[in-house]
Amino acid sequence: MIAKNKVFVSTLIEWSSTIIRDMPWKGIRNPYYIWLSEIILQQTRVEQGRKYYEKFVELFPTISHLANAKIDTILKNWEGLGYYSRARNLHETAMYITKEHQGVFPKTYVEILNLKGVGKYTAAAIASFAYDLPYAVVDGNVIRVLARYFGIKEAFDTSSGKKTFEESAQKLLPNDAASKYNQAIMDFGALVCKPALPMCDTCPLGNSCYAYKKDEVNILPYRAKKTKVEERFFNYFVFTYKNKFYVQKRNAEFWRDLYQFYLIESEKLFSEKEVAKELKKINIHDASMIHTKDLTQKLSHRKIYARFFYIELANKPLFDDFEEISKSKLTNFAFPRIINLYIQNNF
DNA sequence: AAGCCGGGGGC
DNA sequence: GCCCCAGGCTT
Repeated sequence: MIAKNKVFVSTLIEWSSTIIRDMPWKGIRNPYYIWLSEIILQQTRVEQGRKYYEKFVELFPTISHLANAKIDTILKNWEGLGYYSRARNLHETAMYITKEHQGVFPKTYVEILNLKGVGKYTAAAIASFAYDLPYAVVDGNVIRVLARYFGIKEAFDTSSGKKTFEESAQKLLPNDAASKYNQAIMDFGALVCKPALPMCDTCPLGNSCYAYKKDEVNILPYRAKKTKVEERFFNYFVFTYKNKFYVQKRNAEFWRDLYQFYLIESEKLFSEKEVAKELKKINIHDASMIHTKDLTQKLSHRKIYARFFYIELANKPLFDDFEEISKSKLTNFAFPRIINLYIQNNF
């Protein structure tokens, strides 16, 4: 087993010197930029995160730039990336480090792990890439490579399964090459040992890979749970009066702190008659329906059915907690993807 | 331990 | 349609 481990590690490190996977944060030692990149990349493909990383480095070149920014500015630049609590935690942690640590990024694994929005993976990534500390990363790539190569059949999405993979990864880590090895195994998972259609024919680990020999590549790694999808029905009332629009900061379980139009959620999408009833309830009597538009969006565990009612008002509405803005100002606000799609196609 | 948090891309 | 992605937080 020790011999197999050594072959595994040395083969990966050797393989990594033969490939090119260019990423703007690769090889950087500045912990601020590494942290930024790792938060952006949580549950996010490298190709999706790349533009956001470049934008954030440009807009917030130091941690104090980020700390001094407004949360709405950060969210606007995070718009479209998803998991918006990452942006809030990023801001809070930037403020914390600026104030409590004089702007100096923590240098130990435990301190890094204690930062908001930083879990075991991200702490290991920062500790190894910035300081070459011997902590093994365990992300989706690592889980897949280890499960297949060593034939680990425990489900990874349970607490004991996570522990198994973490212990295995830590045991394999060469303490004198933490950064290089962590980078190598993730690159390998992304380029060779891919989730679908892995490149087993040309894989440098092929002749010692458990899954390849047993023909179990397509069933490893094991997952225990399936996510179930819940349907939700959102009726957006897009009120307009004298060329002004009304948006509100959302305070709900998801898309929190993004903006939205007047929203009523229901069991199924409203008909125009039901809209008229709702307008009466909020004391709007002189209104004309200009158009309605349906859109859907799939989230990880939800399907959103949205119907946009564009409603022209004869009188100025009296809303609490809404901002009155002109059409050209809409682009200053961070919206969920489905609202941006609506705006782009109908305004 | 289980459930929740977005959006995009591959097949 | 379903799965996965440089995961973490809350309950």
